[in-house]
Amino acid sequence: MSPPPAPRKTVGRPPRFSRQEVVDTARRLVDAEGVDRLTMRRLAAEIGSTPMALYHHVRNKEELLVLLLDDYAGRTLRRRELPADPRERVLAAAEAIHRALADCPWIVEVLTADDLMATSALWYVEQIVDGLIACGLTPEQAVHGYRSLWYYTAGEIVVRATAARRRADSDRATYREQVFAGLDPAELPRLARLGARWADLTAEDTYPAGLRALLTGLLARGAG
Amino acid sequence: MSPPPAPRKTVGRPPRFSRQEVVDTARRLVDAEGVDRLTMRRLAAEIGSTPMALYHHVRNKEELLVLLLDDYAGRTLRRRELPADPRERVLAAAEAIHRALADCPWIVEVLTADDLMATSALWYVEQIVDGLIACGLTPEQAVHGYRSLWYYTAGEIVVRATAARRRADSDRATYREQVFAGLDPAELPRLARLGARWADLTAEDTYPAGLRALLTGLLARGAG
DNA sequence: TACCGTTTTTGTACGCGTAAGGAAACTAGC
DNA sequence: GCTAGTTTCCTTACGCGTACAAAAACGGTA
Repeated sequence: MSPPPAPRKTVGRPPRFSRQEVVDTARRLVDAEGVDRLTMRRLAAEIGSTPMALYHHVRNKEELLVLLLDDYAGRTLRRRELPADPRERVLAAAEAIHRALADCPWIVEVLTADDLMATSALWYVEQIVDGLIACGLTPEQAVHGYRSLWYYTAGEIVVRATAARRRADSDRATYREQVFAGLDPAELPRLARLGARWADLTAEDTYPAGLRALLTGLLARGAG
Repeated sequence: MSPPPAPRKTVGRPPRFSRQEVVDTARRLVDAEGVDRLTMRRLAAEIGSTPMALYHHVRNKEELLVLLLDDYAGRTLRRRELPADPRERVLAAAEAIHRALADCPWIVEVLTADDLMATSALWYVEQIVDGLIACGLTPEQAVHGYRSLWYYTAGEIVVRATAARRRADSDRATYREQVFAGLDPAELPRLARLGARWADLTAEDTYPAGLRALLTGLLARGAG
């Protein structure tokens, strides 16, 4: 189509498509048909190639998903105004990350990365670490604090998403109700008394509250 | 081999093996050869049957893994002496759960359950909820608090395990170091200054510290 | 031109989880 | 004994991720 823009500068067979093309096509596919339909064969067909050709641009499917997540985060996590108060800034940054990731339904398969943040959402990480330091933590404590916030956030998303998925294709909720209904009040009095309310209580969104609690504890610990 | 011990009381073709046998055999297989080698075909061969026969005892492979995890938790999470002081009791119970699960290397594939605890480790959940109430929280706050502790714990395990797995079969750490080495100090001063120390800092085990911080915050919030 | 080293693509093949439907093994009623 | 009903098991087949090896497409040299 386009004329060779410059004399080739690399040796070897020229690639028919780029890694970015792979990611972009994968994103289109996921957006259009859902993450289940993203298979290496389907993606190759969409690109007009063969499955194994993809593997020269991407180590394996997991890496593709990580790239996809990075791409998504890079587009979604645009820098916003954050509060000036350091504590509020930490909260806002963590909640921004959480919101962006929770809105990404196919996230769970990838969201077990400890270094996801290292590629595109680093600015938010910076805000969190800086905010913690501004609150009186040492840099070491701040990094550890960030890790704790990340554990909490990732755990919330993964647990909640998986629960939703399981609920979708089985009667697991019913099963849990049965378990809670059959509890022995003598042995597990608190849980037995809570009984049916457990399902409702655990269905509530307590991410912000827990986040604040964790942060409070982190700061108290740093000060103490 | 053995004579029919009693006239059959159920209608239909008698099963050649039980669900418990499936779980037990799967456990043996996992213990002996690792979770990667646990495939439906291999398991069926071990039992002396066919893959599809398993599906009448187990909905799918994920359910098998959940059963396996329950089985494991039921054997590992024996009730121990816990401290009398409620705050210490909560910490000890959470740490017991964390320790048991973190020692179970194949956990990650399943550890995205929000209702794992509902089958075998309920006693610990009871201890946590009860301890939180004893610390002054309402039952509702206690349940929410337990959820937060669970998010944090599950997140820590999943993130850490996946990081270890990725580190095992790739040079992802190197990649992360490159990212951190190339940071612009003007834009991300905190992270740039931390630089190489990031890897060391995030490698430390901060689970107990974060757990205490979270608990502190939960109790402060409940009291305030 | 012919060849070489390099990089990318392709073809083939394996084991995987599991959907679908038929076969097999039992009990209950006749 | 015979059938009908019920439960469990097996056969076949599909699409999946991807290992492995051969082929193809280039730039560089002779």
